[in-house]
Parts: sequence; structure tokens; C-alpha cells
Amino acid sequence: MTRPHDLRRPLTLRDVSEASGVSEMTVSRVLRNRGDVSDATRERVLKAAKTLGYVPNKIAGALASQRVNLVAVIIPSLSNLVFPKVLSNISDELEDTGLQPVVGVTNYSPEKEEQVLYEMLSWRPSGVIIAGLEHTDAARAMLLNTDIPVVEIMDVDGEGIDSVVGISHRRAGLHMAEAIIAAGYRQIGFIGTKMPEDHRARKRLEGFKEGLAKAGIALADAEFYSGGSALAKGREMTEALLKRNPNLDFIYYSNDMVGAGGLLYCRDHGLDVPNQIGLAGFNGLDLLDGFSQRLATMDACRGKIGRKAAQIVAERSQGGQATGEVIEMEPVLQLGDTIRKP
Amino acid sequence: MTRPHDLRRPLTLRDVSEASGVSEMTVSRVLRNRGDVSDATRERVLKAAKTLGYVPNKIAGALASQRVNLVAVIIPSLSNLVFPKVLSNISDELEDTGLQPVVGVTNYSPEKEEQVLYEMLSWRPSGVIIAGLEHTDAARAMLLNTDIPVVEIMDVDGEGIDSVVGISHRRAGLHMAEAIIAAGYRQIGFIGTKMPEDHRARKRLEGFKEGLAKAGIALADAEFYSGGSALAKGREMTEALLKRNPNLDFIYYSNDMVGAGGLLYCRDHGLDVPNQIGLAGFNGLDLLDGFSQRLATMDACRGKIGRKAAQIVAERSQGGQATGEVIEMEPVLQLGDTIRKP
DNA sequence: ATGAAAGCGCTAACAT
DNA sequence: ATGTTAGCGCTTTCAT
Repeated sequence: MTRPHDLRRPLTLRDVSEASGVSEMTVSRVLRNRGDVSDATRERVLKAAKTLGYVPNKIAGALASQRVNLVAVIIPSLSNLVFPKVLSNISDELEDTGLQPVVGVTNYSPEKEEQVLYEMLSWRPSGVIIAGLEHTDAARAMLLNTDIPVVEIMDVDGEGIDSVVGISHRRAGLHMAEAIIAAGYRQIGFIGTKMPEDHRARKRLEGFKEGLAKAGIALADAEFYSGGSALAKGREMTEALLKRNPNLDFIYYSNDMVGAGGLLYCRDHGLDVPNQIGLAGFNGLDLLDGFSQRLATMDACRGKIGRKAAQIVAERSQGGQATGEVIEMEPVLQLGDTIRKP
Repeated sequence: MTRPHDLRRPLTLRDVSEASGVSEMTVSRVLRNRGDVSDATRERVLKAAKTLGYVPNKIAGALASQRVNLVAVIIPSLSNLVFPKVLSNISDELEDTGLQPVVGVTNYSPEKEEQVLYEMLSWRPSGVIIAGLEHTDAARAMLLNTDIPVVEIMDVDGEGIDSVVGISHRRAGLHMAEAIIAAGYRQIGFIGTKMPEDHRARKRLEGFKEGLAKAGIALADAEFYSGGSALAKGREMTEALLKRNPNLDFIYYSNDMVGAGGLLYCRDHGLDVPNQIGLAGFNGLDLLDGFSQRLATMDACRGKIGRKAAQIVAERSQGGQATGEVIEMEPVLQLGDTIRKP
């Protein structure tokens, strides 16, 4: 079979139009299921398009219609396990709306975020879902200047640009502190990442300290790591912390992965968790379900946040005019097996 | 300050042109660093663009120039940990080429893959990087019909469409079998996912069986799981397998995560790994570095594969005409602590 | 160094 | 139910 387009010129509507003997406009209507087209015509057009192997040019379509079915999703990282989860929920929620997520990764760099945002906005997407409330001035300006829905996700502790869906990390930290104190622990240490740009982790720690302070307690010690496998770092840092400060009876970790590393260390060294020492992380990673003891944690509502954010964008791109909603989810404390029962 | 575009009409080149008193064409040149423009003019244009908050419309630009700086990356999943790694390497490699990856996720469904591919091709990207060699007929046809570089990644066991970068999963399985036999294990079980569409896992198992067969051994038993946390499943399935078949002296897992679950089970039940029972997984996940014993595994070369695929696309989009390369990487066996030394 | 004109491949709006 | 026309906002090409 000789394909007339072996010239390697991408096919256009015109090619389909000629092959089917119908006007370009009608072909366009068929391909988009728009307007009235007779069944006979529809058949012929579809057959021609399929035979030729026509793939519509969305660039031209978007320019003509001023409509782009893309939603920009801007997140700090994909290796964090938190964000793939958010993403897949966004993706699921968008499934039947005709909208498609497009992902941009910033590596926790504000400058990279600005750049990725600029790049994505230049494709005129139908909405932006972006992690966090902290952006460069230029990024804020871009978001304020656009007329598409903007949803900032994960965090509600701060001022949003348009809509906001997330949890209060400050209160999450605070509640964890309260639970730990209620369980009777007093010598409390912290292990977290050395990431100045991870504002949510920072806010959790601030809230945590605040919770301790309410009970008249100060953080006994802290370690910050960067890079490497979180699990391995959790193990190392826990050892370091406990060697330096053998009196500790609790360690709060900035995420479940480091916490799990700590748990492994404690088990390997015969420490009685949760009686001798208690542990807690953050996120509610089901990844860790298989551990011998379930780490105390707090569900970050990642799935729900993704779904809700996608819903907001979808509704507004369908004409909904609501704007500036702030939706706060309530993270649930899971005591697991690493905090002793009061 | 009143912004004239508070009408919420997206700004165009024309607006910048008027604001700076220079023709649209010159503005365009400045914004793309193309052609000769006097420093004075450049300054004025840039200032005007910045003041207005102009964001170029890539849709129009792409239509006019027939050039799109996007690379479609189509992968089965983001929660697998394997793919985020590949992705971030692609992203890094593309960093300075002006190309941008755009991700599509198929959930291991061939139909979804076809649909995602169609969607992405309709944006006329500069290249396609797609996981695996197995596609629907329609998807194959689309890929064959396009004139942009196509790189199929992860797997080399089969026929490629254009370029292929990956490892032989069949040989990976085979080599693992050889190593296990060399270490003296004889009663060998397998635990893996029940995913008919995960062709790479299937090929590994086939190669593994082949390796056993060469030594006159058959798989003693096998379990297949689906859904849920891989770590928890590894624990459960290991228990099931060992209860049913206490004679087993080795379990081969289809990935490191289930393998780690199995390792946790064995340690919790006082089984001596690797003497009483040996374990091995697949992937070389550094995620697991913090475990007390390092699981035997085989590096899947995910990072290198991503980089090379991105290189191929980048080179060809710059005019390189090479085509149809098949690049096979060599996965390295890491004995870790869960295979006894021969 | 700068500008003018044409057109990329579609779709909105208006015929018929 | 189908066709015609006029752009969408840029870049290419050719002038100057």
C-alpha cells in the first residue's frame, strides 16, 4: 500500500477533506462531534481520516478556538511519593472532563518554578494547579494577571492568589505535639530535611514547637539532613541523635520515610518502641504498610486535595464563576504502633 | 497603577509593539533573541514586555514556526518509583536543549496508551519517548507514520519502531537465576504482580525460568498479587508461600518493594537470611538503602536509559539523521546481603 | 537594523 | 446538513 503522505508532510484537514469529498468544515465537525452531520457523511469522513492516519493539529485548533484543554500542574518533586499521589488523583478527576494535566517539576526551586510557570502559561492552559503559597514576585504577578483558574494546593497557612486547597501544616505539627505530650513523652527530638524551600515542613516544625511550648517544653534536640535515601538518612540521623542525647524518649520526623528509617534503627538496636522511645512521621504513606510496626503519622489528605483542586479547575473552565475559595482539609492523626497509648 | 489589560484579554505582541513603539516583528525578534536588533530597541522592548506582564503565546508561535519544543514521555505509572527516576533523568538531560518533557500516564493499559499517544501527537511534539515495545496496532501505526524521533525505552526484547534504549529483562531474569543456582539454592519460589500488561516483569520471569531450566530446576512455587502496598503484599505473599512450601530456600521477587516486604517478614520470624532462605528483587531502588540487610537486586539502569533516550531525541531534533539505533544497557547484579556468597 | 505581507491549520460565525 | 469567509497571534520571507 502506498500512502500518499509518505512525503512525510503531516496530514491536514484538507487531506481528509479531499479524500472524503466533503468540506474541511464538515470534516472538522465530524472529528469534534459538533453540530449536525448526516450519518453517511460522518462514516465517510471517519473512514478517510482513519485510512490516512490523520491526527488533528491541536495547535491550530487551539489558536482558532482560543481553547486549550490542558491544566498545568506544578509540583516540587516527583520522587517525594507525595506528589505522584496528588497527581494521579488530579488525573482521575479530570478523566471525564476533557481536560488533561500537564506536569511541571520545580525541584523546590522558586526560580525554576517561575520558569516552569512561564513556560506553561505560554501554552494558555485552562487552569493552573500549583503546590504551595510561596512564589517569587514575578510568579505571583503572572498568576494574578491571568484570567484562568489558579489553585494553590497542599497548604492553607498563608495568603492565596485565587483558590486554595490544603491542610494547615502548622496545626498538623501542633496537634502531633499535643498527642505526644498527652502520651507522656517529654524529651522530644526532631529530624527533618535541610530544605529552606520546603515551607510545609518548616510550618509543621513551627507548629510542633508551638505545641510543645504550650506544655512548657522545648525541643530537646534536632538534626537536619539533605540528599540521599530518606530511609538511610533516617537510620543515620536517629543514631546520631540518640548517641548525642540518650535521654530522648521521642523523635518527630518531617516525613514517614525518614521516620521508617528511624524505626528500623530502633528495632535493630533492641529499643522498645513505643515504650522506651516513641516515633512519629508525617504523610500517611501506605507504602510503609508492610512494616512490623505501623509508624504514627498524620494523613496529609493528598488524594482528596488533588481531587478537589481538579474539580475546581474543571468547574470553572465550564463557566463556573466562583473564585477564591479556601478549602481546608483536616489531617487525621494515626497513632499506629509507635506512640504509647495514654 | 492602571493596567490597560485589566480587560483580561491576554496580551499580544501587538500590545508590546504599541507600548514600545516598535513593529511586532522587531518585538518578536527581541523576545526570541533572533537577528540583529539595536541595544536601544532591545531595551525598550524588554522593558515594555516586562511592565505589561506579557507572556508569549506559544500556540501561535508553534503554528507559525511549525516547531514545538515539547517531548512526549509516555509511561505506565508514576507510583512505581521506577518511572519518576527515568523522568527526572530525561528532564535533566533536556535541560539545556530548549526541549521540555510532557508526561502522559497509561496505567499499564494499552488502550489508554493509544489515547494518550494520540492526544500528545496532536500537539506535534519534537519527539516521543515511550515505555515498552508492546503497543496496540493503532498506536504502532501512529508512531510509524510520524516523522519525529520515537524512542522506546526500558526493554530491548522485541522489535522496535525507531530507536530503542533499554535492557534485556529476559537476560536479567536469566542471570539472576544463574547467580542463585551458583550460590547453591535449589528450592526456588517466585512472587510477582498479577499484571498481564507488565511485559517487562513477564519477560524477567520467563528468563528466570529458562535459567533454572538450564540447571535442570523448575520453579518450586509462585504467588501473584495485585493492588495494595507492595511492601505489605510482599510480607503477606511471603508468608503464604513459605507456609505452603516450607522447603523453599529462595524467593525471587518481581521488584524490590515486594522483596523488601519479604525481607521484613523473614526477619520478624527469625528466619536466617541468606543462609536459611535467600531473597532477591529487581530494580536497584536506593529507596531501600536504609534496611538492615541490603536486598539482592539488579540495577535496571533507569537513570542511564532516561538520559540516553533524551539525548537521542535532542540530537535528532537538532537535525541529526541517525535512526533506528538499538542501545542495550547491561544491568549489574548486586548481591547485597540476601544471597549467600558461593 | 527594521518593517510589511503572507500564511501556519484550524474553528467561529455566518451563510445557504 | 453543509459550505464560505475571516481570522486566531505569531513567524517566515522578502523588502528596505
